[in-house]
Amino acid sequence: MNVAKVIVDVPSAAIDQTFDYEIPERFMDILTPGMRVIVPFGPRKIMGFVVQITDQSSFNKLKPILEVLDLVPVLTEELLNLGRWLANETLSLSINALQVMLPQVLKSKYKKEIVRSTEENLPLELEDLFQGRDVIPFEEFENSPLTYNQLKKAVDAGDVSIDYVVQSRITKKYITMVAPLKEIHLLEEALQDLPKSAKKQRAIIEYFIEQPEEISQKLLLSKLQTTSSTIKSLVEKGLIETYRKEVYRNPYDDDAIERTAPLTLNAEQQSAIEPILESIENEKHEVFLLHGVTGSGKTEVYLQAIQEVINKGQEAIVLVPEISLTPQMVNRFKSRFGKSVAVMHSALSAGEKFDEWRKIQRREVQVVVGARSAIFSPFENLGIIIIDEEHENSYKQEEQPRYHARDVAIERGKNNSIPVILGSATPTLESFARASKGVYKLATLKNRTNNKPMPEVITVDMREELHAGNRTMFSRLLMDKVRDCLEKGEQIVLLLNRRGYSTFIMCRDCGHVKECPHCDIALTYHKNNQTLKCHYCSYEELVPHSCPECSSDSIRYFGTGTQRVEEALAQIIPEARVIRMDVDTTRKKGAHEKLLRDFAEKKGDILLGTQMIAKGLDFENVTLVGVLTADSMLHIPDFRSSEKTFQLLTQVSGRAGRHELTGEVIVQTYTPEHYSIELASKYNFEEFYKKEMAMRRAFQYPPYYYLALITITHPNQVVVVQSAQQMVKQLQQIVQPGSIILGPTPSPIPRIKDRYRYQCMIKYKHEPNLRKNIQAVMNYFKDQIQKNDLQIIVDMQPYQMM
DNA sequence: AGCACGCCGACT
DNA sequence: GTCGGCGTGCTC
Repeated sequence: MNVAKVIVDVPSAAIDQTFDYEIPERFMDILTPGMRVIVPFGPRKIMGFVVQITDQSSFNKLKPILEVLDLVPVLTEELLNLGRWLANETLSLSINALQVMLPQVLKSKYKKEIVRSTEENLPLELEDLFQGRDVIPFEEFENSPLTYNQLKKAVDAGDVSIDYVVQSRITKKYITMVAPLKEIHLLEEALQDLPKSAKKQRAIIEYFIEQPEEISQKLLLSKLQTTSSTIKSLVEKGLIETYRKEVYRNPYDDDAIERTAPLTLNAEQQSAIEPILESIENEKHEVFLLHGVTGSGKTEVYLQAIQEVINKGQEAIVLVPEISLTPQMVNRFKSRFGKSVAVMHSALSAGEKFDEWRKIQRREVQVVVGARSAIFSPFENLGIIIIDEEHENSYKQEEQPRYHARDVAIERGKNNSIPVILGSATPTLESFARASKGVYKLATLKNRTNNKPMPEVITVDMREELHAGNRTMFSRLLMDKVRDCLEKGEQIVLLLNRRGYSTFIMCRDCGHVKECPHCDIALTYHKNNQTLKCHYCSYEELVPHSCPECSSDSIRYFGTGTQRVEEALAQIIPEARVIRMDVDTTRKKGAHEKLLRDFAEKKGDILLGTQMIAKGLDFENVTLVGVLTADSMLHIPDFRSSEKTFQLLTQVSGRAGRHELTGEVIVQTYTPEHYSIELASKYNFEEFYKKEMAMRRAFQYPPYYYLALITITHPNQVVVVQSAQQMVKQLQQIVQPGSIILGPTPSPIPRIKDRYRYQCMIKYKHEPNLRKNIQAVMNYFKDQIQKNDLQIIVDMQPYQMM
């Protein structure tokens, strides 16, 4: 058992396999699968994951593992298997599948250094480079006038060597602790021996005689008004000791949160939770779709199911969309389960994320509330997985490995024989279809816990407004209602449902829009430093004073849309205080929370924003919700556009009248007859589901067909087109007769980072060997990928057609 | 990916 | 000769 099979940290298809290494004697006892190691790989040293330990290898000469980075495996056995499944399922590299399960700080960084290995004098130029140091970064050589040959000579002569260093970035936080080393009576004796002049030393010993427990050095010093030199002399006398103790950064002040007791469930909630509890009890894997209107108390069902799991000594994962991972949401879990909760989301610093992750790894918590990647929490005794707002597209990762957290949850659910709960007021058609077929168990919560009806939705036909001579973006009805609200001192949420939320500049004379020179996309205008930036590459330039095309100096700045609405509002109702939330105003860390807090504290009358204000917000004083352009999303070329519109309208309507006050919703649209708008205004999910399913069937989209999107990129457009055509030809040979292949067509953004992009789509119902076959096709392009810089990206079940 | 090696043309 | 540029093949 001295051979380790290792997945090395080299993200390349050619390296996507295990490599065998010898386990040196000194690591034999401690090395376990799931640990990270440093191994020699060609001339370098790199990090790798041990995935298996065996006693034989088909290679006769193995290199030894150089270092073991972990004492406890960072990946459990279950996660290692899950990684294999994930790589296979999403057609991604094993190394990517494993890395995605860990916090960023556990990723290794690599450095190349030149090490002096002789005391003898080096050639003058080299001495110049070292400047008395023994080790220098390799880049210093590259920036020097020295040639590779000169370096090579020195290496060959054994004067210097090149070292490849793996830097692990673990950032544990420590504090220094002080504790007595001797029994109390010995301390008392020592106190006698201390000279009278050593006042401070005596004070410390006296302190420990009173309280012989460890204390942080910082606290002790401030209590006794002394310095670390006093402690040092006592340490030297062997009376006390100091040591570093690891502490966690705590982004949430747990102690400040008031605990809550379980609420009594109403009849609906009760009948929803019963089968879930049964499934927990019987350790049976089942998927539950909890379809509950906004305010129907889904969270309380989650909380009580989790309580049951904790009582059984098991653990729970709760996924929530990034955007709704607000303090409001987190507090609900913290206040029920206190310190047993870890929180994982992108607003935490890398160090904080690592700390939360380690709490899970060390079984110090039983519950994780987090965004997408929390699905990989290294629990070993999972009892339930909950995905709230199941329909949110933030659960789909848009980079390798392109996984959907829902699929991973169900896979972990199967592996652990535990229930998975998908909750939503507006489930995806995929999930609802499965629930209708009995694949998932459906539980429905039709009533709000406060027994208030959902707010009334009034649709306003903006075409009629236009006919009546109202050219503003606000209907007369909406303005009347807004004024009403303001008079009563109630608050308003205005949603601008618009894509392309970023700002750009355009020439007023010739209409020229400044695009990125490397990508086919408009540059984004950043006001603070007067620059234009590209969102897809790092390109940046100063805002031009005149149009580069026609030299006109009248350049128009297109605001976020919300900005323009804000200006228009200020003209019509100058007395209203508007809080604007969009990409611009929330770019800074914590800005999101601050704006919401301001609104909650009634520092604003109107909360104006994009998509981001539609979710999870709960303000008791909001009685009016206005949707300015309900149909803007309907016209984008995405087969889910109706579904997304329906979801958004339903979600945002739920923001009004959640408490005592009755709410109202005004939806402005140019197509009031569109079924997604009409049915959303009646909260009629079932009917919407039927209509939309008919559309999906007619146009051969999910859930009737599965999709696989293959994107091909290359710096040369001709090469891309040719390869994409070849790709389609290849695919046609591997798919079943009923499957459809579309394309090749240019991608929605036809060029990113100087690479042209073409795509093709496979629509299929039953392709048991699709992954294997696509893999084979990729293999056909192997040479072009390796030698000709061709890139092929596969996205199984894509959400964005980019 | 990222490295070494080897071949080649260009240049002190 | 010496330097650097690029294509090729390999990493247990």
